[in-house]
Amino acid sequence: MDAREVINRLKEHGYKITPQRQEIINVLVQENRHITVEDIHSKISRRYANLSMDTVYRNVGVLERLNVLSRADFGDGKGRYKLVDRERHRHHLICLKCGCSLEMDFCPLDHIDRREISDKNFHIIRHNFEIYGYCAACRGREG
Amino acid sequence: MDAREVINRLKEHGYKITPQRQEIINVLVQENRHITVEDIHSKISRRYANLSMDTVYRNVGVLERLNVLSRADFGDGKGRYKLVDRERHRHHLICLKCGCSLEMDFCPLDHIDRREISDKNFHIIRHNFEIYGYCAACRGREG
DNA sequence: AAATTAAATAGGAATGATTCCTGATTAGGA
DNA sequence: TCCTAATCAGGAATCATTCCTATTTAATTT
Repeated sequence: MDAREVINRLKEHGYKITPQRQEIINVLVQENRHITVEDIHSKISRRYANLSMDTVYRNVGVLERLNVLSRADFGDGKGRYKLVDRERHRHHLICLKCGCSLEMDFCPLDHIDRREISDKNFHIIRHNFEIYGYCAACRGREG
Repeated sequence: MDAREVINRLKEHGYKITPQRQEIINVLVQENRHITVEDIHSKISRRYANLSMDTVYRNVGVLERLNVLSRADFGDGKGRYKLVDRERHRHHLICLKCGCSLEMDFCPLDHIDRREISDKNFHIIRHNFEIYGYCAACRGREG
């Protein structure tokens, strides 16, 4: 997903396009991996002083609600965000060291026997699937 | 997993069995669903005053490191814990309302095309897969 | 282009989960 | 029973996130 698409999505839903919002989107587009709110804030702060964390949080929240941003939990208490891919939702191989993420074509819901769920009369709202480990570049220096 | 098994695991690893630890384990066994540290603490506090939150956190951490406890994120910033099952690891359907969890037999790693991962030279350490939604009992009162 | 206004912002305070610190207590082995 | 490392309680500290409020601004209307 590129910046233009994200901005269009915001406009469609009546959100204003502020410079801060654009900067945040730019960082997300450029990084294209799961990054923290802190990461976003510090990258922008280098050239754009006076950006409040609240603004980043607020915008990350907006983008998440518009389904252009997906959240992953590394288990350290910080949310990490990455723009979703264009076509369909994707799951990721996420590197515990550098934070890069590799897309998979695989979605478990395409493979699960639906009877597992319908038999239990369960109403699915959402699902998580992430694989964590070390990417090719980070293997070998895991210790 | 029952209380005895958990305690054996602790002993094997040289941990002492304190009354606080036993109470925490009892609650986890009795509830057998994903519950917060706060939940554990308040349940025990009713009959056992002066239990510090830190003690619950510390013990949850110990049990998690021993792989007898699994953590799930509902996305509200609180960790939720549940004893793992005996046989093999399981994934769950987790109710966003009551927190109950239903086991699935399905594990995505059994179905994924391994080439998706080996082609990328990725070293898997762990994975998450949870389905969130509403259980049979909670459907209908979702709003 | 100026006026208007709901939305968005900065900054700082507040919250809430989790961790850290310290001195006191205790489980379990000797 | 004694000893000691492990564990604990309580409270302070930390850290991510949210809330509050006065100010600014994007985008629409005149």
